[in-house]
Amino acid sequence: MGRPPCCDKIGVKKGPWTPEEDIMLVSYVQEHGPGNWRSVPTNTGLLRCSKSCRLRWTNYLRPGIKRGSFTNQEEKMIIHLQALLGNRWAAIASYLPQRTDNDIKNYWNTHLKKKLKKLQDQASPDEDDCNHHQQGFTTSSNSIPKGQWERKLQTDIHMAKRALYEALSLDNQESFSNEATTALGDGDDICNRPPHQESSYAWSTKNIARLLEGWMKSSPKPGKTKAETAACFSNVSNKMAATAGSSTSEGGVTGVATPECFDSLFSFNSSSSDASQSVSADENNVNLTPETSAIFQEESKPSLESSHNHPVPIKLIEKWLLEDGSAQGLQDDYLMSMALDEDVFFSHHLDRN
DNA sequence: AATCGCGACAACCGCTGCTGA
DNA sequence: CTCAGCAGCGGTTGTCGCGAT
Repeated sequence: MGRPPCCDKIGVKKGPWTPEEDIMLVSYVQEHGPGNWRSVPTNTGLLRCSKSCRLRWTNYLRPGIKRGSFTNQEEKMIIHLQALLGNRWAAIASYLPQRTDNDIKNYWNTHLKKKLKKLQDQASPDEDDCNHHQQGFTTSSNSIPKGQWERKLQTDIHMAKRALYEALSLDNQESFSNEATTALGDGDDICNRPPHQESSYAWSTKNIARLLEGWMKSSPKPGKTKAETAACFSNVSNKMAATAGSSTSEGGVTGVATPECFDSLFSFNSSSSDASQSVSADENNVNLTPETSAIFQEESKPSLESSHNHPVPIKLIEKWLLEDGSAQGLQDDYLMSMALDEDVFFSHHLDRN
């Protein structure tokens, strides 16, 4: 009988999203929460199909997304998890809360695949340290001694966890002042930073700020709306950059005199990330609606975020880390036992998602 | 300076699975 | 139980930027 298309192809815009569209979408999601994507185009006036809106949100606009280079630990995790789970990018992404499945997929296809192929070419099948990666990479094959790479996998995951934990502990003592170095476009530093320092707020705003700046440069288009929006963008970009780059004494960003058209965006970004940490909205001077707050608490992945604006979240992050550690311990156990019974591991992991 | 090739990434497409009527 | 509607997922494509020639 054939499914009808998800949207009317006629009059549906395709291609890259403009900052205006992003703002419309973000504003809408702020107000109504993510979900019910079908109604988003009609309610927002966006000439996009619902799918496109959802994708844009989940892959780009959603708070808590980390962009930029992948760290070595992330890389390792991806390689291991890909070996374990195959091309189940969503499942893999659930282990890297700040990365989207699309991001991981792209990174795999553009970087890791080649890297592993290179390693494969260099290494002889029996001795190379990374060989197990390749073995898993090809088909999750069982042709290698499972105990060997299973132990390696366990070690790597523990190392990643330990590094993260130590980084958090360290950062606790440093009052999160390093955020000052995370100015726009400093992707090269990313590998050298502990993951938690890339707060979702900063990244989210930086994403948009960068996008807006790019738009400002590339498309000074005529028209009243655009001109007005451009003024907003310019102002906001600066504020966003300042916020992302400033030290952490400010309790929030909603107090900043932002253009009206961005008030929601600002409050949304700061509050949603905080909301995901179950921090009182009043505490941070945010104006997220209870519904939206609840929605984001549910919607957000457990992420290491919003640590730079408030001392409380880091405790929560630690709590999450430690609590999840117990859960994570389960995961690790499963990772360990995976080689013995991949199905059990897999079903467990899927259940957790 | 111009052109070409390649890499990176955002976005699209089609399929699958879930859910509610 | 069936089916329509929807969200999510993975593969693929299109576009842009950058370096090499």
